[in-house]
Amino acid sequence: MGRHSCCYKQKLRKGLWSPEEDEKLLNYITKHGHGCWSSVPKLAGLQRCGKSCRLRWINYLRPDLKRGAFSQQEENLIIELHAVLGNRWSQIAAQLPGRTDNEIKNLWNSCLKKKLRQRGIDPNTHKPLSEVENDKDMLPTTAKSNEKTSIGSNEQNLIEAKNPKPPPMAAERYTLDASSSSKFENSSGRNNSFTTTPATQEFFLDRFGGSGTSHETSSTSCRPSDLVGYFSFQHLNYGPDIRLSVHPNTSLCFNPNSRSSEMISDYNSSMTSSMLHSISSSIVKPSVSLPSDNNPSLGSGDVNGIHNWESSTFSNNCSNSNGSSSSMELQSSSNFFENHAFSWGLTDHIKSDKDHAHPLEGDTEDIKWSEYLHTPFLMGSTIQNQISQPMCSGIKPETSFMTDGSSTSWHHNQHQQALPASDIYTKDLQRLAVAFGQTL
DNA sequence: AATTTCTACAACCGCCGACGG
DNA sequence: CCCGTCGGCGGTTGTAGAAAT
Repeated sequence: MGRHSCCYKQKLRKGLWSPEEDEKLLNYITKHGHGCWSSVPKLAGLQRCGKSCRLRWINYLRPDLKRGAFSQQEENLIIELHAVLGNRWSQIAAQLPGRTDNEIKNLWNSCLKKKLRQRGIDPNTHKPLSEVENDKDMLPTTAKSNEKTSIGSNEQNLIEAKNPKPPPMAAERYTLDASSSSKFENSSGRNNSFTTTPATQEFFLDRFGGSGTSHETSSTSCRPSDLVGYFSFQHLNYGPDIRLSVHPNTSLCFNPNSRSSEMISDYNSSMTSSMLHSISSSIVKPSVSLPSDNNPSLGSGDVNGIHNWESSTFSNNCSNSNGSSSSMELQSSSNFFENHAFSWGLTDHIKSDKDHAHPLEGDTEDIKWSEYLHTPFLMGSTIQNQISQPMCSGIKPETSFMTDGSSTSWHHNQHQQALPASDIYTKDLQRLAVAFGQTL
């Protein structure tokens, strides 16, 4: 234990980095790569420890970092992911290309927690504050642990998922004070309120070549149908502009607790309570759905004057303009996910994968999702029914999944929308929790 | 204008797991 | 198997600038 060895060395500078130091580090890494971080400061002529250099590079100097304020979409995504992942900042950051875990952590601590509290939501448990207080009264031990770490709170959410008591209605749990922040004026000038009936707006990922583009060979055998799923963002809860959920017939699975997540290609276990454990070792590649019409900013690329992340990378196949439901299709694997290293916290696996399985692929540092797209994701027909029933009892699995091997698509009817938003949200969170491999 | 408080952000610290000798 | 090193993560602290008094 104790301090890192490099920190024992004398004459090491601490504190803020000067522009000269930045330049030295930037020049060195640009020319040589970082290699062994412990040797970087010496070779770069810096009076810093390797850790400090690494941190400076990752959090500030990296060229692929996104600058500027977080968009509303990013904030909402962080909140959603935090509800599932807890304080696993690195995994949350992996979903936000160009953002660092430190940045997200700071945003959460300085801003998002406050916002949630203002909305009457406990930032640790993502439940109404009143309910959290009740929980404290009833389960003082658990409540204390929840206060300590949000992961514990999420585990509690999962306990609820496993032992479904009448779940707190999302409408209750996440009803926002419309007077404070719930109004969302989109770029078309239409004022959206989350109290409106949520129109599920889905964004489909055609993982396997709807556009017929070539795809890298998967490193393991996996049917195309195993590789598709999607998130849907609905106008609920935290804000009108984004919602993250997992389609009832799909799941995305990985084990954030594992540093060496293993792919499994077979999924025959039933989605009983044991599913929560068994699923943690599986990995599923989700696609992403984003709102489009009620939040046209996603298509326009700007939200409230802030450049919208990724929007430009979505293919412009926005199929709808009627204001009720729409979808955009991601045409190939070469866009959103790959371009932005969209990663569901699978970096460890990826890292090992990069070292061993994909030595000939590009040397990009940001392989993450892009690399994962080259690996199979457990998804689709083999598991969808198993997953959907126990976890989505309130949602009829009425979305059919069709694949012909060359293209894959979801055919989704609107029945799901008939469900109360609260049910959808609660189930969404449960599914997300499961999907993210939250083990109990 | 001076001082205090607040806020956002950068950086540090301690710990952990992986890895190699 | 042990030990040291390293990279990485999350919690915490430090600090500069903004806002409030």
